[in-house]
Amino acid sequence: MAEHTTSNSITEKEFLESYSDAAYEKPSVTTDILVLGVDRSITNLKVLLIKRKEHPYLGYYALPGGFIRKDETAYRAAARKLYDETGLKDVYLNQIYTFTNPERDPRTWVMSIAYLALVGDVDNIETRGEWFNLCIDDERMSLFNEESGVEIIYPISVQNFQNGRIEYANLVASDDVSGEKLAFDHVEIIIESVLKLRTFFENSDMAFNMVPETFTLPDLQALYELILGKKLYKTNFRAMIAPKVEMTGEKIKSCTSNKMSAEYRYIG
Amino acid sequence: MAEHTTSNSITEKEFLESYSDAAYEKPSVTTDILVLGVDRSITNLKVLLIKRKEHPYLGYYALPGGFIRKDETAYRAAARKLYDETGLKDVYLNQIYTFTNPERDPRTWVMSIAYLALVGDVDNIETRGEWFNLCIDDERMSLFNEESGVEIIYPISVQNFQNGRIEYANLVASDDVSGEKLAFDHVEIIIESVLKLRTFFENSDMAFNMVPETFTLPDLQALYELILGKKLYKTNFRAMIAPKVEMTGEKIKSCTSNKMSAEYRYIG
DNA sequence: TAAATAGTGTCTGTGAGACACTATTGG
DNA sequence: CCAATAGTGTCTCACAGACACTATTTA
Repeated sequence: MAEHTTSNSITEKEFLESYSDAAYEKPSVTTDILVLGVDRSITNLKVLLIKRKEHPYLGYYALPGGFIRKDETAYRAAARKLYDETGLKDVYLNQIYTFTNPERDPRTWVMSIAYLALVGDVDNIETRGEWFNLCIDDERMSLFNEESGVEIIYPISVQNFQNGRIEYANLVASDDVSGEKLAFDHVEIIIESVLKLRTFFENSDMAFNMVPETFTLPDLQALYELILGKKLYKTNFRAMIAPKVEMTGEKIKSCTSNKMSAEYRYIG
Repeated sequence: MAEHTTSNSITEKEFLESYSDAAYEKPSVTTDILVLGVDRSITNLKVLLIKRKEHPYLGYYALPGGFIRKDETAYRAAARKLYDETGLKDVYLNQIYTFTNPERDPRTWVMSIAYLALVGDVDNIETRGEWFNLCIDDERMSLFNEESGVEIIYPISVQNFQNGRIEYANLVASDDVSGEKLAFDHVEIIIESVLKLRTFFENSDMAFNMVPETFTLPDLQALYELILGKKLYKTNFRAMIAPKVEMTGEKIKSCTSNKMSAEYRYIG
């Protein structure tokens, strides 16, 4: 590494030509992608998991993801792995956090750059992988697959930590789980990402990545309520949304009920 | 990598014992730390830069930082390098973003996990490295060292990009700089970090990492105004701050003026 | 036609923004 | 004593929270 280069009398060009990093141990770096969607009736948050077919964690459920190549950014790698492993493309994709605990992979030293992907109605998208209903509250994180009945539950506790002069609270999943588990530290990635999503969701236009091109306001409100985990008042919600949408003039059926409702589209 | 392991008839233990990642090319991973402080009179934001003594970018100014070791987290590495290179310890330190452009280091494939560190009055702290005044607006990012007179200026432009269905605006520094430059992509790290700081600052208690144990409200307000880049109304500011502080009963001199003012302390 | 949901009008409380005023301090 | 800054009182306005009501749709 540069720190150990003592001869400064060579030019940068000469330095680069003679540079070798072979002597230094390096980590593998992967991306893991949390894909969040909703069901047809916008009553459940859905997470896309893949059952691992290889060691380590053979047979465990894991987030899609994989190793980053030398010629691509982490973002590109996330998009590529997402497409390769699930078939999804052209979706909202954003870096969340980089997990670097040296013990997080039993094989060797592996870091993971976590990404969040947002999609809409999962019954309308063709993907490989299995969709799990996700619930997170202060006491537990639960994943449930309706077809297979597989259920993964982690108890959650609040942990305080100090950073500089300030104390922060963090939700931490306990590894003391009796039933099915997730691979690696993917519980942490899910929890971190969903908390971050909740923080930003209200003051961003993220929601429009999770509804079709046109949608009804009752549906959009149901989406907000699902992700924020609280009821919203219709009038206030509509006032907040108004400047971001326009009516198409048509009426379509809501997903959340069976009634006709005005159709809207996003106008940035 | 796991994807290429086809034999699932072995146990995980056997797999791990036989696992070798030597065949796969791996990136080096560093941390870079943006250390932000203020001057005595709370009129300038200060950034700690180090003049590089090695190739590449020999003689260029760079953020403190360095390679992550196999036995530590990125956070630990950031804290260690910060101490080794500047002497700073026990400061607020938080992960900001991971930069992964394969071209960002001329030597080879190097990713960087960027951290933000907050300190207080830089004239009161003993550090190695040089403190630069930082200004960021929509048109430029400028760094200026008062002692040496060194000035580093990058023009900034707004770039729009699409993520999913939503369009976002990003501040991007142009590399078209005549004078002194920063090493690597450290301009980007500075811009990203400061924008992130501004976003969170108002709704967090971060500010209390940048004032002494006890402080005056005029000083605290000056800090908020400096970082947010706008004037605040005294009454409203004090109402916002009130639940987070308590008076000590003493009176001390403000840094921002020469007048006596009530002394407060942070109470979480 | 009744139950349920879509959609609108409007009251209220909170808090940021704004300004004016008094009190204290340093030169 | 005067200029500057510390500190307080209070008005306004925007907006989220809350509730009540009408209109439409489905069963």
